[in-house]
Amino acid sequence: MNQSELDKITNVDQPLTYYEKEDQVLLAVDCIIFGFDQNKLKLLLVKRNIEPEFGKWSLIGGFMKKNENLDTTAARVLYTLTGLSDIYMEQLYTYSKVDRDPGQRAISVSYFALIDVANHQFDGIQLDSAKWFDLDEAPKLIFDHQDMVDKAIARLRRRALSKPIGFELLPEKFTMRQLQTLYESILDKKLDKRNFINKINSLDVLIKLEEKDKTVSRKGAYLYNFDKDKYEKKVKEDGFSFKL
Amino acid sequence: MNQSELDKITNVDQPLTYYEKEDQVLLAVDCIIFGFDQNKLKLLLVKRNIEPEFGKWSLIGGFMKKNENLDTTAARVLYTLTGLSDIYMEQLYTYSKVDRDPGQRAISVSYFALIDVANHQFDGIQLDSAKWFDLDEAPKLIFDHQDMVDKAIARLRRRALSKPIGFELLPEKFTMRQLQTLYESILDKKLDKRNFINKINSLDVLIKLEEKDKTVSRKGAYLYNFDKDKYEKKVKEDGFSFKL
DNA sequence: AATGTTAAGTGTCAAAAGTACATTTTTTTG
DNA sequence: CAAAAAAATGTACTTTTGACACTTAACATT
Repeated sequence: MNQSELDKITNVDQPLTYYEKEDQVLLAVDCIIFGFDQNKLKLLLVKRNIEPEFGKWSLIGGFMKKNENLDTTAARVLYTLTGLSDIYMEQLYTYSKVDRDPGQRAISVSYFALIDVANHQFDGIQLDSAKWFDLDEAPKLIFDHQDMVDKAIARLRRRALSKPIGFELLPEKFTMRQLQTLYESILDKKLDKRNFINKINSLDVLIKLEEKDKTVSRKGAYLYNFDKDKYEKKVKEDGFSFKL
Repeated sequence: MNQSELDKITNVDQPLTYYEKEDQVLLAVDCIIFGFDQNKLKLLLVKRNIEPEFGKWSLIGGFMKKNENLDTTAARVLYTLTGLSDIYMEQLYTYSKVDRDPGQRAISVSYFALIDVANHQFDGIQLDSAKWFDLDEAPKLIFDHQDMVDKAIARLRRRALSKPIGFELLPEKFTMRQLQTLYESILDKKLDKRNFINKINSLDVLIKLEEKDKTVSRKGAYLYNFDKDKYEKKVKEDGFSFKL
């Protein structure tokens, strides 16, 4: 925006009149829900049951109520659609183009959520209209939802490299191979097996279990837990940071 | 939030009623304005001229109007207070606690702005009530503004290490020493002079001028420009990324 | 019982990046 | 012309990253 454009919308002479007759708007939350299943990173989308854009694929979303804050709204929206609670969610960005929703002026705050698809029981609330898509096979989305998804992927990539959020997408017990495949899907590139394992082990935040997963190979692969307590202790005491 | 809390605020049985009788809210923008002057990183604050918290120190802010988007609002708010346009601004985070503003329910989106204090002419609009503060000498702020500032500093640090936004805080021509001092203030730690210069030079995005700055030393220090075109060309053609 | 199959598990070496560190140069001032 | 003050410059050491291939375990097949 240059100066003359600014001049048009600015009334420098008028005293500021905060709180009086200011415009109010609808505030929505849209959730980018990532899941990891069958060794692939997926996105949960719904078929819209309301105009405008009835029947089109969309992120799940809903409007913030007066007695809620945005985190609460995001949790409610997710719960209403999937029945899941206690899910990792993070606020991303606020979208405000004047005509972004042709139905009515609405601002939308995007949140991303990380779900371990395999181990969560979906009780199927409204799940008839929802579907998991591979990231590269997702349909065209309404409004600015594709921008939201793109930004969420970028954020997920950065976060996965600097915080142990990847574990939110895995079951409690997982193999090194699963962990590596997860990172490969998030980063969208192949990683070297030995280097990856060496790196992970050097971080020293996993617990190696006695138990093996034998569903994939005859030999079986050791299962691991993420040691959240140890991780948090290291962060607090040694200024440790998870860097992959 | 756990399941029972969610149950309270969720009406699973009711059909969704988007767009009908949804709550509307005031949407504000608050700006964290960073400046670099006298070899220090500074923050621009204002004394509030309105209730509640009249007379207290605050970020500059204002409400979004119906015909604006958030970026436009942020630019207007900055222009109204400082008379500056064409300033680097970036959306940060949206604050939504129910009681964050005791005056009225208001959601606020924070933006940070980077200003080269020395070279910008403030025409002083409302600047009687505004003041630059050293980061560590800033007064107590109203509402959740301190959270906003803390988050902005963290973001500025990350950005400064991965994007050439530091130059937004410097005059067009600057010395290596100024650039280093800027980074030292942003990162809040001393850097080694030779390593810093070697690093910057290896990025190969500065133009060394013939001209010297003699205001600081007898010998004088060469002035540099940031070569934005070269930087953008490198990003596009070589997938180059500015990493400090 | 021997052999085949499949994924799991493991270590070394070279290159690159990061970090620590001290002296000389230039120019003005006294 | 000596003193002062900041500018400019390069090397050696350490740490991190990245490339790379063979052995092991367990079951399945014959």
